[in-house]
Amino acid sequence: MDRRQRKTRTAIFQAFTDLLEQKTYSALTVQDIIDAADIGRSTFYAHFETKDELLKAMCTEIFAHVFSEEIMQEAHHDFSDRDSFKDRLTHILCHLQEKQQSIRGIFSGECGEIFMRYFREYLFQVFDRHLPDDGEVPRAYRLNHAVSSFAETVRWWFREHNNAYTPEEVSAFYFACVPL
Amino acid sequence: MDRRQRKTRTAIFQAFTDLLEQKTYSALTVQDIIDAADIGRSTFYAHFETKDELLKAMCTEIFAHVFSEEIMQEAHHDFSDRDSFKDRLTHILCHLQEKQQSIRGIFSGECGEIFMRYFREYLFQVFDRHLPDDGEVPRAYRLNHAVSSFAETVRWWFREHNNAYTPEEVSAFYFACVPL
DNA sequence: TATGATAACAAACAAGTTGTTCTGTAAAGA
DNA sequence: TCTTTACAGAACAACTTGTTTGTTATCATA
Repeated sequence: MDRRQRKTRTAIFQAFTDLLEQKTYSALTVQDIIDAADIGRSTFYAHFETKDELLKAMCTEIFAHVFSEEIMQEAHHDFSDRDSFKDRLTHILCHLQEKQQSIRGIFSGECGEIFMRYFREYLFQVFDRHLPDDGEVPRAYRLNHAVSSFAETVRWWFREHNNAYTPEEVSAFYFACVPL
Repeated sequence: MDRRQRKTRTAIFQAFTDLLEQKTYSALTVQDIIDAADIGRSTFYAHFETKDELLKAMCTEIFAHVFSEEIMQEAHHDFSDRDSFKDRLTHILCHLQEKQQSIRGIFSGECGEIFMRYFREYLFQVFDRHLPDDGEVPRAYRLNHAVSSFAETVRWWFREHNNAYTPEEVSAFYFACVPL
């Protein structure tokens, strides 16, 4: 990728994350981003069609990092092992913690909802093939419950108690309330 | 309240819910609502300052209905009784089902997130004084988990399987996965 | 180093949205 | 009936969005 493109792209990302700590997503205009990134109007639209596309691109980039080992490990690990699954989730929490700076703004505003939606999509894939069969309650409900609970656990962790608990502790809380 | 005001207000609400089944919340303009409600521009702004205020007012009105008995019963019921708490939640599900028509549009779009946020606020109050103390896992986490799980249960119920399950069944699913 | 490709820029553009303000009209309520 | 008040309609400035144009700067590479 052209060095100029990279420079512009990161400038936009940086401006976007910075601004999200001051304004809400819907209150944020493309003009704001352009001004903060100090780029030309047409340049922005050469990179992203809309503000939503920008957010989507950011989420994709973040999750590519957060779930990178997930994707790598898929061929090697035994998913039916419960301890290894707990380790996987803890790993995801660690990666999220690393990206904490970039994520904080996205997470807190109303676009946290969009972030959560993407997050859940990834989690569904991770949880789907691990969830054991268990009569009585429909599988679709249990899958939704496990994924939602984990996603909300992360949101709670970041929002209220950012550095109060370690990934291992948070993971333990989750498994205490959602025994898989 | 003046009959004209009532008429206008309901016309706006109706137009709003109708339009939300066709467009997303952010794609929906005040002008769309004005046209659909067939009212003057200044009339809309005499009732609501912004589109967000309209959504907020709708949510408030819906929850006033959904939680009406909750508020009434507060003085009479014993909240520590687990069976009565299950009944309360089932009641809430019944009320939501009644309002299903008005809610469907709000629930599905991105403004479902705003709806969810208000919903969770009410639920926190309901759950807060029922949640038993239980060492190990922080109370704040368990409260968040119980509330989030219930809210997500409702979302799942409405989204994927609207009439596939009764309120009693859904309530049973919830208590099977989140034993209080 | 010279050169063709391409990304960035500034400026201007139309089209649409927002929220306000005005005047005249019609309906409500006492 | 008479006063009050909500509504309609129109016009308004300010802003946002997304596109287009011609120019300049930067890049990769021969």
